[in-house]
Amino acid sequence: MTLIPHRTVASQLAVQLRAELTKGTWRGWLPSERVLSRTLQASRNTVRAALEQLKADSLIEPVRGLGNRVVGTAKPAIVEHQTRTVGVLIPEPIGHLRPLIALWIDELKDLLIEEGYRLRIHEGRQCYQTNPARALDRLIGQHAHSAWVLTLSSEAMQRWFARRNTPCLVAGSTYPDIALPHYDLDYRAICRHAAGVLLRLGHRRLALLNRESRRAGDVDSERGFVEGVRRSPHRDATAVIAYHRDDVDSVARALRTVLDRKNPPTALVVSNSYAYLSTASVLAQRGLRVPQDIALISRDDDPFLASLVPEPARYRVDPHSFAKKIVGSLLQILNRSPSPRSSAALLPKFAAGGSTSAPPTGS
Amino acid sequence: MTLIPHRTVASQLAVQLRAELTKGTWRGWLPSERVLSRTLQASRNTVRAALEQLKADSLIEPVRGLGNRVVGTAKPAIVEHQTRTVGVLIPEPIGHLRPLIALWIDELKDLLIEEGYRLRIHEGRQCYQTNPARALDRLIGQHAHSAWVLTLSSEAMQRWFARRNTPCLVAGSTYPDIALPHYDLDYRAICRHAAGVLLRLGHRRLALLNRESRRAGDVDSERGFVEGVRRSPHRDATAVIAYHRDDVDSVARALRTVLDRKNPPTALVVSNSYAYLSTASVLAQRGLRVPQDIALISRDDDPFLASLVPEPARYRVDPHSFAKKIVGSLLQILNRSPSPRSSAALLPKFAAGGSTSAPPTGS
DNA sequence: GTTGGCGGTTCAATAATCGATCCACTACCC
DNA sequence: GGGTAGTGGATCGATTATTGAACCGCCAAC
Repeated sequence: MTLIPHRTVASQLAVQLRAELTKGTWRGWLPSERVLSRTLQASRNTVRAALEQLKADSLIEPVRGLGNRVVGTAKPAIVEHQTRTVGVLIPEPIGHLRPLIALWIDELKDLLIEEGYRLRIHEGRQCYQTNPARALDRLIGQHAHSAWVLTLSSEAMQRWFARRNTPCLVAGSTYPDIALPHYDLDYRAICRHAAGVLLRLGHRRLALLNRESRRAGDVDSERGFVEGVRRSPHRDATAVIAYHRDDVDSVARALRTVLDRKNPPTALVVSNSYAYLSTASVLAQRGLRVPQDIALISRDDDPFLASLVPEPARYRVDPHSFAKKIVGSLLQILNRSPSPRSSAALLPKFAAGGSTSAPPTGS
Repeated sequence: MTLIPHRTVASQLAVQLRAELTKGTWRGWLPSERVLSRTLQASRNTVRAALEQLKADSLIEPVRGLGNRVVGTAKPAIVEHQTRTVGVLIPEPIGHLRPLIALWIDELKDLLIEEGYRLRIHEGRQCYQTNPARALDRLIGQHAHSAWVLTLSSEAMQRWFARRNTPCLVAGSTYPDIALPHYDLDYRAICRHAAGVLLRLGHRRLALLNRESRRAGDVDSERGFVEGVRRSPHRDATAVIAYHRDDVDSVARALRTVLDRKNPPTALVVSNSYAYLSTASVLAQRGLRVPQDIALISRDDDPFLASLVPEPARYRVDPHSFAKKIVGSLLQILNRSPSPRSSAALLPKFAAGGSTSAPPTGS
């Protein structure tokens, strides 16, 4: 039968993959070779050697540029729900996400293991583009998780999941008319509060640095910020909003356009802690001091902010409690509890730092 | 999932032999190694590696000139079924550790789960104090892990573990006369290289910001840095070293003492990415620009450094490959593999950033 | 004593595996 | 239509596991 040596890693993988195939784990397409090599803990070369054996058995058919198609026995097996895994969707490698996000995902992993679930992390850039249907179809088809957790999700993604009945939880805010269970910080309240803090200190020209392709949380932030300024008793207060993408240059550019205005703002709210770093260092390059020349507030928290001088005023979040809330909502979904309305918002505590003070006199 | 610890042939054979032993196939003596090698279709060396594992579990006892005696039919199921957990010791809540450390611990957790182990994180501040014996006694007594991973470990901790025979792996450097398996970056080479880079750029007055209560890696760093300056062809080059603790104020103080010297350095090597943040922001407060007025190099890497302007020159590490190395050494310890020499050092790649340039003229 | 079988050790050659980097192709976004 | 990002296909050198074959000292039996 097998002329191939039985003890090589490649052959072991082939056996394993054959089992998964007959079990019907993957329908349509196999995960990409690069993903398999990660999940199976083997190099792509070895995975390819294993796939070669499956190909010889006509179980799969590789298609250039597309993937490995499952060709054999399409078992109409009823869904195996015993998988007991949960998928979490992230847009970037976890190392590039903000540490706080990595932390609560980590906690989530631990908590789910206690509950008997494994958390699988899927880095799917394609799923975050304007039309993610195909990528999502493929991803969800390839991985039969009991539920999905969406982080940093786009509107299109949320709509896709809302249409299908795939069990999912949005770790973040949902867009207005999308009825998905979700859990997030209350960014609207946060930014309204931030505007209030700055106005009370005497600032009148405020600015918000926000993400360009805006997620629901960013939209909420902007609304809250504008509300905070509009509804203040100070009729002369103005709010400017500048948009940036996720790269450093883009943040620097957005910041410069704001600073180069005729009447530059004396206080900034930055919606992202990485952007806060970029902002602070660009200000330093321009010779502007925080908070004497300009006040800063960070909407997001992250541990590294504590190492800055002066320490940024920000809204602090405990990743542990956040993860616990998430896992609570998730278990409701997994157990199909009667109440599908597991949505809530958390209002974190404001930590005043040295990065805010009264505006410079004469401004 | 994967029942085989380390997909090597030797480990597969060990599993097979263990099964035969519990089945009672052989009473008294095992077949000779040469016979086994023939029947199992593996070389004698490989068979011997498998037998080594059985010996470590006290299932067999080799006798020179006679053979391998079956010694204890004590159900290995119990041995195998023992907790199967690994403890990792950290000094602070994981959220306060640097993101890169959290990342590789996270990867380590995943890799170990794949191998059938659970990783338990123990935050033991007491274990990092000058006399950790009591705290360690208690901790190790309370948790019967198969092995321990020590991060950011102190000399006293290492000595304690070296005295006891608790299986442990130092994720970091060991102190000179301590013989524990360890894995770390080669800080000595890193700092020697950093000094060389700055000297080549034309700097002559260099400084290193280092931790006050120095871990082995910090000691190595200092040695490498001094070496790099001493052994340079530039006789007029000088190296200053300033010490700080982990808090922001302490870093700021150390930095100020260096800057207030009669001939302040024109280039700084900072040994910690949090300290880099503090340093950069204190320099900004004093109106010093990077790199025009002072050049900076970060010894440690962390993802958030990429958001700074200018981007810090630093030594980049991939948390995934670091975790893989750690788990490799760890499995050697866990399986009691024949090679106890699992010590190595990794030399990360230098990423030149915008934070270095030639010194200001006339300095 | 001599002999032959045993485990213990070393060694170089071979094979498997890894990691990294190309390529050509497809699909999709802009 | 061009750019980008993902796919399988292919190749490279470096590393590692495995092999096969020596040699050693030890043991018991002839």
